[in-house]
Amino acid sequence: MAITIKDVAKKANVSIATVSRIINNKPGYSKETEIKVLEVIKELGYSPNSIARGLISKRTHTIGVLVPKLSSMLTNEIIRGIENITHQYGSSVIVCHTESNGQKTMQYLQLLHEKQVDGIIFASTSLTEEYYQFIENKGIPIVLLSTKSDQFPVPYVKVDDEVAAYTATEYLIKKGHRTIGMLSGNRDDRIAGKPRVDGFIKALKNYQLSVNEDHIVSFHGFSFHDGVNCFQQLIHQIPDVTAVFAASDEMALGMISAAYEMGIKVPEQISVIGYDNLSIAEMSIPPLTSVAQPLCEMGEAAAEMVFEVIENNQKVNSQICAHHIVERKSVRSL
Amino acid sequence: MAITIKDVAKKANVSIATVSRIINNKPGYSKETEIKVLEVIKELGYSPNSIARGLISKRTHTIGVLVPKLSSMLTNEIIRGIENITHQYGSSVIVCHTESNGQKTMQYLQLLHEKQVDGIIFASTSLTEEYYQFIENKGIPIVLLSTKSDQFPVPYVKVDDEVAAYTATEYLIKKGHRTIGMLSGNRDDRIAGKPRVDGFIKALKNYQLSVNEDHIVSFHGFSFHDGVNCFQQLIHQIPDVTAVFAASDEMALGMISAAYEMGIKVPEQISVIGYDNLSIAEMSIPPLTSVAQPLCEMGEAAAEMVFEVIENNQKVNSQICAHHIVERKSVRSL
DNA sequence: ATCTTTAACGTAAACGTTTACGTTAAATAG
DNA sequence: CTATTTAACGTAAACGTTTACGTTAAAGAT
Repeated sequence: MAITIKDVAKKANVSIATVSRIINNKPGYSKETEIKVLEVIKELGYSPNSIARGLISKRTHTIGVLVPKLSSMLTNEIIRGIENITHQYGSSVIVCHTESNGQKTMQYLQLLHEKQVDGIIFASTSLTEEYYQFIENKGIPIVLLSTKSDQFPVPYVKVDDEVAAYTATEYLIKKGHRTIGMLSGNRDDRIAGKPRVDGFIKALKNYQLSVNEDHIVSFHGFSFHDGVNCFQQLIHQIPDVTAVFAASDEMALGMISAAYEMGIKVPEQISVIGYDNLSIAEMSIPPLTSVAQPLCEMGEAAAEMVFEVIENNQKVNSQICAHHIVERKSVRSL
Repeated sequence: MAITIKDVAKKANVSIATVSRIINNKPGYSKETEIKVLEVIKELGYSPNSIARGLISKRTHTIGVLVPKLSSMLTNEIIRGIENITHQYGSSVIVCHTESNGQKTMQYLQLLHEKQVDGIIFASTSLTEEYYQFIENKGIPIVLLSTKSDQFPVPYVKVDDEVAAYTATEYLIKKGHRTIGMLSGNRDDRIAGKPRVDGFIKALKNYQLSVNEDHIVSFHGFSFHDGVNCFQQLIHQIPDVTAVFAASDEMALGMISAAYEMGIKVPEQISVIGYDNLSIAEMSIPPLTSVAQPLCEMGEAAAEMVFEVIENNQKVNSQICAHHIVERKSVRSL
């Protein structure tokens, strides 16, 4: 059925070893047999079976990416970056949407191991002891993306969320705002929750502005609907708020919609800065000012890192990526 | 290093054949050796190497998905559907972003073949002769998603874009609109371009409304920016337009933004219906009425179909999926 | 008591490669 | 002209499985 190296060898009147040497250009054959064999290969349309190759080389040229339930735009950017580099290295990626489900995550880890992936990129999820032990035990190279571990020595690439939140809040302060609220999403989230709240509080305290629990409203998630709900609560708790920092662009959009419904003008009456700089940020009315993570570049960096440890088998340093604020029109100066 | 079936066999004092039989539960062993072996497996943390398995079974339990450069939200939904089913079948998916680049597409096809994927889902791209010949030649099961081929007998799942466009236009007409424009994106696009224009024209003609080239403005793509550009041109060509059909939600959002800039109220002064029903449709101001494709379900259907042909090795029927209009607030009745 | 069946294994080939090692003949050295 | 090197191969083992086939001993049939 499928054409194997044997077929090529037979038709070219050489041994399979010679064919192998030629397609891998290792020394050991004459120019004329080379062209002969290459001719046969073209003629038969032969291409090597990477499964068989993988069995002996112990490299599958495949890496696994685990992503939780995130905004599709976020994951897409990250994966695009990863795929860019992966493709450059002649490898491909198996994407696993864990849906933030621990059981599913373990299933996928098991599957990736059985498929003998060369490495794993673990995105935006806390690395539990169970995950770590498994991966460590199997000896699979791994790098964390948009998350990090305090307990385990695993390299990561992420932005400093606390600092980014601080910057965003400071931006509002420097625009003259004094009563600032935050839509924090899920505060228990160890990545997008707590650090951003901490940065927010730190900024306000540093500028001697008042901040208490009324200024921060949280909910289950970071979605559009969470944004409208949280904003309704916020405006009720501190009616004189003039600016808000939303922990995600989707929440920011939710807030803008809610404000619109309530007849509150953005940015005339209330300003808002988002987080993520998704493509929708520029599509909103008004266009949304947002703190941007270099998602695609981060994906690329993470991929570079796994390949670094795969190919050179050496430890690699973590990376803190720079964030920046993309100014659009949702914040006005007082 | 890694634990193989041999290690298990040795430690359990049985042959590798017996271990193999047990993990695949084929008959030929006693209850007691079974528990013994299972014990050893647990103790060593053994799990079978699917590469070795694949070599002999000719199944890799992997399918490849080729997607072009699309709105991230579109691809995400599609892939989510595909992954749902794939995971159910104990398989995984290799996602290949072709960036709508023919050369890259061929590279990926080659790669997928070398990796011996069990099947391929080919999304939203015209199946060229080159692609088809390759896949046909290698004998890889394939199904088309959101596209179809007139020349080649390849099963597909898609919505009927022309009918959907007709429905959308008819919707506007039934709301009382008489001067209707279209933002068509790239008219040469065989999937999202021509059929939607055709449906648009057909609806207008059917209702004896005027339609000529001025009513349709096209551009390179289907993006937000294309939407603003096209709308500016449209309003210039037919200033008395009261409703527009946009070939994508992103274009519709672009149009809304452009209208906002020009001081034209949506839907008070001009109505708009989009296409795709992305998550952003409900986030816009006003929330966007849009024609919805059941993207996730389509992904699932396509996946079911490949597995059907993979496992039962039989021909499978194409599927036309139902679209529907999601009414929100961007269209008003006249 | 002998023959046949069958349960419970083990042996070895096969899957499609890569690669260490062996072999041959020609080329080079002396 | 003989000895040594080397280019150009071929042979066969190995990677980790599955599976067809062979073997053994116990159970059942006669």
